[in-house]
Amino acid sequence: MPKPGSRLRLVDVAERAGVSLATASRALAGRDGVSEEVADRVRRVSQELGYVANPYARTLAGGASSTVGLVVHQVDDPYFSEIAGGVIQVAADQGLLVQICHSGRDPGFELRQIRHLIAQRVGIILVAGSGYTDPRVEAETKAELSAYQNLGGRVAVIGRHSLGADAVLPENEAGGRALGEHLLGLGHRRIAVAAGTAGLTTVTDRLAGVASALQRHGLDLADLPVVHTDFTREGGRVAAEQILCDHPETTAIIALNDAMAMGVLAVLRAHRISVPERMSVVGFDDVSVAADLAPSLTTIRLPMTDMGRMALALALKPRSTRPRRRSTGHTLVVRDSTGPAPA
Amino acid sequence: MPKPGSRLRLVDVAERAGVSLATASRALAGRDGVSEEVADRVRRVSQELGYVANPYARTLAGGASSTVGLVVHQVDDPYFSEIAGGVIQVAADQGLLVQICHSGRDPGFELRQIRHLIAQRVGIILVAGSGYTDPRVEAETKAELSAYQNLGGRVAVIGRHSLGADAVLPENEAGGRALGEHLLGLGHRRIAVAAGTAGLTTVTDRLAGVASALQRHGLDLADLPVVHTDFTREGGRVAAEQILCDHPETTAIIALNDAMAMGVLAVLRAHRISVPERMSVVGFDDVSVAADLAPSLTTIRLPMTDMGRMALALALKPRSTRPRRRSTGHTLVVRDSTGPAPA
DNA sequence: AGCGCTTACGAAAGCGCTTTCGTACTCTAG
DNA sequence: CTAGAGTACGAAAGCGCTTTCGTAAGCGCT
Repeated sequence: MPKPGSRLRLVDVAERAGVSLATASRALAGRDGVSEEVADRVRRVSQELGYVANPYARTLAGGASSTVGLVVHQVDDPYFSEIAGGVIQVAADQGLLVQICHSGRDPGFELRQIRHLIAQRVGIILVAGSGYTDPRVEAETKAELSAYQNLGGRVAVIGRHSLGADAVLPENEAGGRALGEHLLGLGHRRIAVAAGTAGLTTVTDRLAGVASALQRHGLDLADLPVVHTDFTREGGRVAAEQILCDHPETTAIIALNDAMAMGVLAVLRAHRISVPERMSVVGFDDVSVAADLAPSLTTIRLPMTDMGRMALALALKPRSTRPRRRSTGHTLVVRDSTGPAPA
Repeated sequence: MPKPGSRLRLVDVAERAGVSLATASRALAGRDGVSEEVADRVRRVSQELGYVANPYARTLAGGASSTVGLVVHQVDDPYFSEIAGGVIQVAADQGLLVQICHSGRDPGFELRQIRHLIAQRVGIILVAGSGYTDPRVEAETKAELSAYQNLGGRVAVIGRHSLGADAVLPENEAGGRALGEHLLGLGHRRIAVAAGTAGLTTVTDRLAGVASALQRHGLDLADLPVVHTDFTREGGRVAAEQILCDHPETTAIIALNDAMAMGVLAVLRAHRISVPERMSVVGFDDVSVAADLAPSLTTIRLPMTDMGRMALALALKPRSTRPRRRSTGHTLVVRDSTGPAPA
């Protein structure tokens, strides 16, 4: 709350440049109605003085709100912090502010966060993280975002389909299929899945991919143990314990994200089950530590940082009539946590 | 940039409550000069209507700016994202917005970010991450922050001493000492240090702790290999390669943060050097993955999330005459990456 | 009854910007 | 040489809020 007197205002710049407030504003905004010569002078003076517009005044006066709200499930999860990194990069380039909110994978809380952002008049809202399979939950969020968009707000989502907004879509199903194929190709048949929280579309989609790979080999996902626990490291631990206990014959575990895979690996280590000799493990996302685990983790690489960048880039374009969709691409990264099925 | 007409304004609330704009403002701000009865009525009406103040207008009008700027070296580094998590938690409780900036460990860029935040009129600035040993660099930043504080801005820093602001100080030296003692206690004498970028106070402090432990055992840090590389996983790799090459007799490597330790472990694994049998490794910070590495990492635990919380809490208190300091505490967490020195 | 003093409230002045509207000036056409 | 169109700019009206200032009412006191 620095005091007024001391700060540089647009009037000061205008005065120094010998033009009116209005002209200065136009010059800096790049609007026309100002001669190149004058505009140049204003810009130079503003540079020299180190003028930075007061975003509050600017927004209040009806200019575009220069802040983007980013809703993530959890900032201190590498998946999301890498996405946030991408968003912040682009935002910095554009002179935008990024405001980050946790949702804690609680749909109700997420909705509250979104409402809050809207009330705060942010100009852009980015929602990252899996959607919910419960249509009622999604409908409410969608309605809120649609109203916001109709009022001129811009929205882009990462990893959710049904929100009526531009979307960056990780190839969850294709990735799941690739993981399935990889393990089946290695001869694994007794495969278990450490799946994240039931009710998340990401989980559903990745699972569908796995199922389709199985099908091509004449297997059915329904016959395999699929354990739904939290989409976190701890969830991975719980799932692994349960799999080991109920299905000791398992030779490969598919964790539906890297966090869970880390939990799975920890449990296997504790049980002195060697990976990949006795058990193969795969993850999903390729967070940056995945390569440094021991054994290093076979996983599906998603370009998280790029996804963040893409999402903001989408939101910065003018709205199109129908929501745009960008697929992310994915790569199977084979490392040391997978090997041939034990004989 | 939702259009004006549609949004609920304070006037609307005031009208509905049958009071003037001024009274409504006072009532909601909890200022006195309003009877309890009227204040209550206004609050109730505002609740019913779901009124949320426009922060831009509020800030512009001279109210406290409700956003806190957080400057970190790198968002997608777990150390910082955990700190950010703590800050965001407290901020959410207080109805504050958090605005995150990368500095990329570039002091010049960091200074620019800080200037930007000040120009943006944020009410609180939090700077996380090591300071720089070069006094000129720090002086400039300090001057900027002091001016900001004199204008009424609040500042708190995490892990830097010399910025003339309230500070949360991780026990870098004590932690370094604890690591040194631990390894010396295990019989290690040929110890190497994978140190972060020279010029970071965090590196200097942790190193000093190690040195003091060595001294108590009659050793001198100057006689040991200390390799300065980036304070990242990649830096850890480079340092480890160099240590293995130049000092193959080494039995323990101290990495000055967990990221570096991960790089070190990766290299050791690649060289098939068993940890901890042939080489012990320690890290610093205890980021959440440290426990899940293989071998799990012996390290110093710092309560990052709490540190974020504490920093914001400090900044929320009224400024005291002299900067406050809070130490964080630290714990040596012994895991599987350290063992007795090979005979 | 008159004086000051406090309390509860309203009117109105900004905060720093964008934008509309109006004005002076230049240019081309008739 | 002037009418009409176009261009470059300034004056001023807000945006929605906080806060200062002014005023009317209520209180106790002499």
